[in-house]
Amino acid sequence: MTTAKGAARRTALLDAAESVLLTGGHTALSLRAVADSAGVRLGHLQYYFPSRDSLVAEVLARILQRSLDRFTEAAPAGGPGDLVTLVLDQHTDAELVRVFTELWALAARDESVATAVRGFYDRYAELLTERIRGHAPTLSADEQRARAETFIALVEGASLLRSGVAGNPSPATDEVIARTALALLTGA
Amino acid sequence: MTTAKGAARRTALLDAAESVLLTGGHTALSLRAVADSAGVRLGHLQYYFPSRDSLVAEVLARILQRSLDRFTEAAPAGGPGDLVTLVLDQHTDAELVRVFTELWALAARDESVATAVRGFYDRYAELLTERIRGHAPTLSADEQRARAETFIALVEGASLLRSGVAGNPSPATDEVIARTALALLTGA
DNA sequence: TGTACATCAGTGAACGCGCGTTCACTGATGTAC
DNA sequence: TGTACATCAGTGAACGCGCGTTCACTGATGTAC
Repeated sequence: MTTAKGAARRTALLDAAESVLLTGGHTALSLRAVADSAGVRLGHLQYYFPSRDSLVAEVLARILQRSLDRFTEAAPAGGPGDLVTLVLDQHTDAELVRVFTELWALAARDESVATAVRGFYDRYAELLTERIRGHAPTLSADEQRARAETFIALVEGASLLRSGVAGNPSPATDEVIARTALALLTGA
Repeated sequence: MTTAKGAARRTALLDAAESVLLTGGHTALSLRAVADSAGVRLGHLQYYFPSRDSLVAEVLARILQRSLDRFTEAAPAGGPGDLVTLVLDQHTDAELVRVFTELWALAARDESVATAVRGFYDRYAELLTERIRGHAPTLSADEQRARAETFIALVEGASLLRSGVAGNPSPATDEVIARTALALLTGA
């Protein structure tokens, strides 16, 4: 049984790992870098996370769960326009965009990461589908789900643009993206 | 001056590097793996590409240029619907989607890669803007460019979904994506 | 309240491995006279 | 046509480095009697 001190240290190590991932990307996510960042010896990190995979899996799960929580907490309030604003604001957060770019890259190489990421997007699409059902109840269930997935494709693609990987953000583009996203949500 | 034999070998080495990138992803793109794949000794690969960076840069440039060429050659024929079909078909090609996922990941970590990728998307957006100008000449130049960038965001995001990283493809979603992309092109 | 012991927390050194890079070298091919 | 020489093509071994993992170890803390 792990003590309170152990649990706190564990959390601190996950924080450190996430910080390393954000600062240096997934290629910098080595056990030594995490241990250094946490002010702990390599061997000690291994005491909490016996393998690199176990550390990566937990960091990942935390990031995805937090992102989903943020969405479910904030989403109920307001109309579809507020939801679009909320989602696009999240995708403007450079740190978050960076994390997701890293997640895609990790997922492309690691099947267990891919499974976790797929699960996240599936749940995300489900939540969006429920919202769309509220705004456009006459659409078929298939169409509602398809719009949810298209919405996700659009905002994730937009985050690529904004992240500087695939372009540069511009107010005019933001406006067209928001308008298109809104149309997908409301069934227009 | 490089001989014909040298030029052929150089091309063969770039082919091998691209094959390694496709098969094993960017983490597998080591000089030893490329040399093995090409049936050449490590030292000899280094003779043509003195550093890993120089190899990566050329592989990258080739991929991006080829993708752009394919677009510019095929794009002139047909109406906006044909263009949408063409682009979405390219993004259904699992290999190509894989390459681009890898490119984003590389770009996220390597500034020179990021510059090349940004240049590609800039040129891509420019070509699309010209097309949109043809279909919707009454829109402002800003709006035309914004629509081009939104189009790119949508199809790149869609390729994430299709690649299995962010979900699974479905005919209904494909249809909504195509419809949304078409609306962006034609100014509807 | 004390003591014995198990478990938890943390250290430190070493391992084998794959990596990019360097470098001295040899054989093949082109070129100038 | 022959020869000398520069350049091109290709080999092979070694380097230092950072990586994940293993393992024997010590000190701190909780718990049973």
